[in-house]
Amino acid sequence: MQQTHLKSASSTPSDPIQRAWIALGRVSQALQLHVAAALKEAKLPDLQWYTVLWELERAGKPTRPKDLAVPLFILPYQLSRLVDRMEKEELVSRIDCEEDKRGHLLALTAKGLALRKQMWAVYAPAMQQAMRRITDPEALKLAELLYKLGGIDNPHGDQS
Amino acid sequence: MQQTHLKSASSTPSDPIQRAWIALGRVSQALQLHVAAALKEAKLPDLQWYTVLWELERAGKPTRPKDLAVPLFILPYQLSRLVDRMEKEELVSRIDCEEDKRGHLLALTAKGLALRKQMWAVYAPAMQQAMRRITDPEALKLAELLYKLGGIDNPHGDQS
DNA sequence: TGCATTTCGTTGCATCTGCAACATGTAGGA
DNA sequence: TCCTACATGTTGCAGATGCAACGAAATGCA
Repeated sequence: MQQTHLKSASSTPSDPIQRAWIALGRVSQALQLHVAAALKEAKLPDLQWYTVLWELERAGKPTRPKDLAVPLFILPYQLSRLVDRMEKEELVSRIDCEEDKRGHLLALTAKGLALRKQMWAVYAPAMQQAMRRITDPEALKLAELLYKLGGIDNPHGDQS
Repeated sequence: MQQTHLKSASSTPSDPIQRAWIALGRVSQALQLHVAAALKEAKLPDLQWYTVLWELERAGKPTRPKDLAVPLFILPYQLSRLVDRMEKEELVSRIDCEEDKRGHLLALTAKGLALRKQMWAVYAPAMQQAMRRITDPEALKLAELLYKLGGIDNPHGDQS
């Protein structure tokens, strides 16, 4: 039994870890669905479209696809097709890139900017409602634990 | 700070809420990808297949699709096609249901049971690695906050 | 009983996705 | 220069997905 103890102890997550894993999966899925449903209900596009529009707006200037793919956590070919669809709706446009003729720059159109704002008007209250069960201090604690879990630098990381 | 002045207070989530929302999305996505990659690397199926197999194993007896769809958080037509694929691999089988001739029961096959175990051998260490940055007490705190956020009864909910 | 309503699960179709292969351009030497 | 290696982004194809419409059985009720 000796060896078995060691082995299973090192390959099976502890109960608290498993509980947290399951909670993370279930809750994040449920909240994502809640917000996604609100957007669909308002006949607006996906959250992914929002993040592209927002990232471009935040950049404040035309941006290379490769520089967008990283923060968005998506693969190049996924972004390529996402941009195809968004360009068809004139939310974004591909413009030539002088420095590197292989690629191009993605520019936000006026229509894209307007849609981003329109989406936020639905997104914000939906997020608020999804998060209604926790208080602000709890939210801070949660964000702190999550960032630690993810090994991500906590933006605005207070003190601690 | 009382009413916090109307408009923005009621329609825009507070900063802590937004921070928690973003952290939740990013971290859960990253961890899911980590585990999904480990399974793919081992040429094993998706996590969704695992959850179906596990749910059937846990039930201990053939189960109606509708009773599976709820805990799995998926729509009937999604489950229908998922079962199509799994049945093709002989992991699960549809058997007649005497009480209700519309539906049927989903039964776990020996092959399905074996695969579930084989997947756990990869899933468990991948989960452990994904969660390596937090301690057990932190994991408990995290699970508690998440369940509160989700409004879900905390399974094994300690005290509090 | 007869008939409308609801529930359970599936399916046709259009769209979306993942993957590997691809075209095109850049960078670094010999 | 030429040649190889690499980076950037797109695409053909097979498979997966969402949605609305569907068939069939169960339920409710006049």
